[in-house]
Amino acid sequence: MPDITNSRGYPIGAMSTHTGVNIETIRYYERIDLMPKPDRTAGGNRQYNHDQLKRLSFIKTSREFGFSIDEIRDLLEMVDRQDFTCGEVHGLAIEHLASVREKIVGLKKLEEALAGMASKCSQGDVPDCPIVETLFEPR
Amino acid sequence: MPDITNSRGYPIGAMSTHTGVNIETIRYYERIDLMPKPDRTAGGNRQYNHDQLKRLSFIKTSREFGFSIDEIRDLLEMVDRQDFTCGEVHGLAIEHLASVREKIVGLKKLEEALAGMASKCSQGDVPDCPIVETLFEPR
DNA sequence: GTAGTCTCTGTAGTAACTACAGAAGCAAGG
DNA sequence: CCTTGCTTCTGTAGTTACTACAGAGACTAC
Repeated sequence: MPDITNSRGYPIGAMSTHTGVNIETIRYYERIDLMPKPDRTAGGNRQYNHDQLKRLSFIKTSREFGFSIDEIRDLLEMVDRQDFTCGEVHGLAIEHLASVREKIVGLKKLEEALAGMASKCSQGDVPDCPIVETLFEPR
Repeated sequence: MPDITNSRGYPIGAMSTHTGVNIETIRYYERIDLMPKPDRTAGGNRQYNHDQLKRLSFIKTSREFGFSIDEIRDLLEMVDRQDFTCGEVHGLAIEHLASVREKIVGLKKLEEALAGMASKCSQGDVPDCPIVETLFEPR
């Protein structure tokens, strides 16, 4: 007779190759309750279904968009309960976008300062460096 | 007779206010051997000298420039041994600058993607959101 | 002497994973 | 059926750069 318990499941390695999420990370997501506990084979290996694959894709994509685990948790909860509106999700995305823009501004300032500092340096053999001097100055 | 052992030292709180580095962080820097173990008062409180204040300023400024603790450790070792050249330091700074620029590029791509995603959203009351759909898609 | 502030040590928590060790499962070939 | 070799298992500890306590003792000013 056919094996009912074991058909149609993805082992963790397949989940990893399909989504690009590292195996250890998948188990980590389970530990922190971001991914549900999957079925197990008779021997105890994880067997995922297609919904779980989609969920992991969602997490991966969201992470690539720079959402934090907690933000993703919120999004997934809304999705799970089906109680979200487009406006709400938009709000979260815009908020996140603002923080990304802030980071860019900060890094650009940093870039300028670093470039300015480096340009003052003669790059010579002398142990007398304006960069080191800059770094020793307070503020 | 005057007190020799205890004169002219900064307690940790003064170090903190002078440099803007949090007290707990100063102790942390000592634990990881980025800052030297300072003298102590008879009662066991830390007493820093002016060189140590300058060193902490260096660390703070370098952190603000985005250098990692390990990079700062390298810089400080060179400074401590006086065996660095302007060219070497310049090299480290340029390397760091390159990584900052990479981060900026990555964040800009992210910004674009997020903005694109958000612009597709009607922001309406419907529980049918293109953002959520985007996030569920692989890649 | 005492009130109020500062500092002490040591440990544990944060974010988001990553990296083992040592054992056991599983699939294919002989 | 058995072996070979890859995959997966659990559990713990490490990473980065701090931050946050608790409970006790030091220091300063009145």
